[in-house]
Amino acid sequence: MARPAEFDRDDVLDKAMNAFWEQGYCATGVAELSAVTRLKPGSLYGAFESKQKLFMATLDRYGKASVEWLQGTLSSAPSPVAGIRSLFAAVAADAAGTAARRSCFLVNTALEIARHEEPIRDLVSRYFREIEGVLRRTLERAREQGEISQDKDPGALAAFLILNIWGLRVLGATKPSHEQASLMVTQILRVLDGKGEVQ
Amino acid sequence: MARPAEFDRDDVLDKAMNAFWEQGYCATGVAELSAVTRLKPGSLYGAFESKQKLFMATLDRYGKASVEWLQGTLSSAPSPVAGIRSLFAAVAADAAGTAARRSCFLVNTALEIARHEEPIRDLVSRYFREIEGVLRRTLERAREQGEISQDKDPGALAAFLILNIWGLRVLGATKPSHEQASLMVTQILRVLDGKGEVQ
DNA sequence: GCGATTCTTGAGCGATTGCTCACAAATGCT
DNA sequence: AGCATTTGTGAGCAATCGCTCAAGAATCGC
Repeated sequence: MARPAEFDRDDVLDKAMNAFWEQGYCATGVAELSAVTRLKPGSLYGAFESKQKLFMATLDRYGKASVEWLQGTLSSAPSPVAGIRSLFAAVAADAAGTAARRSCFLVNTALEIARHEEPIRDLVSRYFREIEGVLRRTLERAREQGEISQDKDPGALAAFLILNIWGLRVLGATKPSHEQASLMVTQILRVLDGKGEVQ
Repeated sequence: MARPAEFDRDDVLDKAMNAFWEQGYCATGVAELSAVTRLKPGSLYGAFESKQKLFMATLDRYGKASVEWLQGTLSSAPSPVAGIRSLFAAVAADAAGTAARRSCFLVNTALEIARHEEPIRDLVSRYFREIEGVLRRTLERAREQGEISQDKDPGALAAFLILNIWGLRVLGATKPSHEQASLMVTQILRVLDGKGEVQ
């Protein structure tokens, strides 16, 4: 009953997400969102209630995709630690990439608006926790398989790793060289080596 | 010759800095800057040329103050490593603070606009490098005094430490508990312990 | 005191902000 | 076909955006 929408919701979300990701929440106006999505303001506000709701929908989609990408990267690796190594290699490559220096949409949002908008902070925190959980379970598997020392704490290690991913995202905003970024990763991942007296 | 300005430049910069720091560059309008500084737009634009120039002046002031605070904290400590420990304790306390969750002005700026505005990125990078340099020299002193193992690399360690400070700043945006933040610090600073096979 | 110079003030510039709404178009149900 | 319902359209809302400028006020050297 009634006229069906002509646009694909996920397609619109992807386009809006790119704009928000690239420029931030404040700097992206409704006029631009209307342009990139090819939806007039009226349609945009009919489908999503407000600029903030639209933003949260794109952020949610980004978070989902990030977790899926992470799980894919980890599960397609030959071993848990190998997966974590390729995850950090990817983050380092992204940080030093000459292409769009967009960093991570979740981290950008954490510092731009999550500090003031509680619902957005909750969304960001939820996905951070999810990612940390995936890392923790991967480290638990690594320990079970004897890939890391038995006396290491997967929970503490996971928290440490995500903290360093955040750090790499900030590093990425400063136009680091490829060497700089990958040197950092080498250093970070040393916590996985050796006996657990460290970590 | 001529009428002297009635305002104190540093005082105005401090007030504008607080506004930018609290809310970000985009979210802070000229009207609000005019209100907090008690300078009419005309005076504001007479003294600082544009919103962006004013912003950069506040950021520069913040950077200077940060480096000075860092040097004060490190030099007033009983030893180099003790200084670094109290630095991280302060960052952790700030990240978990119930007060104004403003994070670090430099980090906020790095992710909000430094990605797109080259002069701002350069300014941010300069202060990041300065802070890293202070950390490196402190670690060199620590090594000379035998406070950390001889086979540790002060340069690599300093880069690692500032990366983790950035990580703590992002953590701060997610409303972490005091335990969570100080647990992270305990973990980070383990890299200072033991022989240098790790780091 | 006087002219020169600079600062402060208040109004207001055109453009853009997020958002709304009446209206036309397109569909499903009967 | 006719009706109810929903979508897309385009104009435009009040408010704010960053910014400018003429005019008045205050200080200087002389």
